[in-house]
Amino acid sequence: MFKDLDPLLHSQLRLAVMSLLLSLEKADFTFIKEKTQSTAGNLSIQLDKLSEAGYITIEKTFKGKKPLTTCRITKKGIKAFEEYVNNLKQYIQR
Amino acid sequence: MFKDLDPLLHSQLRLAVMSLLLSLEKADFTFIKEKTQSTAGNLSIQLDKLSEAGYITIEKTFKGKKPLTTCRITKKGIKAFEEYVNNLKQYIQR
DNA sequence: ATATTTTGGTTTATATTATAAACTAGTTTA
DNA sequence: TAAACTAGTTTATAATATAAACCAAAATAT
Repeated sequence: MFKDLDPLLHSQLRLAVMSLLLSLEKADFTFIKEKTQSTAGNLSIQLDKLSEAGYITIEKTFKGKKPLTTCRITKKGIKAFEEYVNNLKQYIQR
Repeated sequence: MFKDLDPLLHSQLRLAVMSLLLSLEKADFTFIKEKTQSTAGNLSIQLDKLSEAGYITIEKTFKGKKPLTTCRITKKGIKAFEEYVNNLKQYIQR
C-alpha cells in the first residue's frame, strides 16, 4: 500500500537540493545555500550525503582565488528522485 | 522559493497515518498498523505525536473485552495535510 | 601595512527523531 | 494451568538534523 520513501530524499534540505539540481544542470555551493536558505554547515553535510549515495557529483575548483564547489545531479540521482516522487504520490493523492 | 515542510507531517509513518485517516473517517490501531506495516511501538509514539499536535483524536474504548484504540483526523489535521501537500509540490513538480 | 570582516567552506558537538526491544495487562487456546 | 496471543506502552539506542565553532584565504577598512 505505502511504498517506502527513500530516506535520503525524504529530507527537506536534500530534497530541495535535488529539486534545484534537476532543473539546473549545475549549481554552486553558495547559490544552493541561498536558494534553500540553509546554513553552510548543514548544507555541507547534506551535499556529502547525496554525493556519497551517487545522487550528485561535487567538483571543487577555484574561481579566481576563491574556492568554488559545483554540484551536478547524476542519472542515478534523477532516477531516485523520480521514484521517490512516484512513491510519494500514494501518500498525498486525494 | 522552498516553503518549509511541517516536520510533523514530513515523516513516512505519520504521513501514511494521515493519508489513511483522510480517506477513512476513522481507523483503529491494528488496522493502521497493518496498512502502514509499522511496529506497534513506533506507531504508538507517532500517533501520540499527531494527537499531541491536534491533527488526530485518539479514543480508547473496549471491543468486547479487548482494548480498542480508534483514531480520527481533525479539521486542523486536514488543513495541515493540505498545506503540507501544497508546499511539497514546489519540491517535486517538474 | 595591519587589523577586521567577509567568503567559502569543514568539523565537531548537541538536540531531535525514529526505531527496536523490552515490558504490561488481560485473553484466548491447547 | 501453562503457553501463546492481542493490544498496546515505555524505555533504551541508533540515526539524523542542526547549530555552533572553527579554519584558511581574500577583500576591505584604518
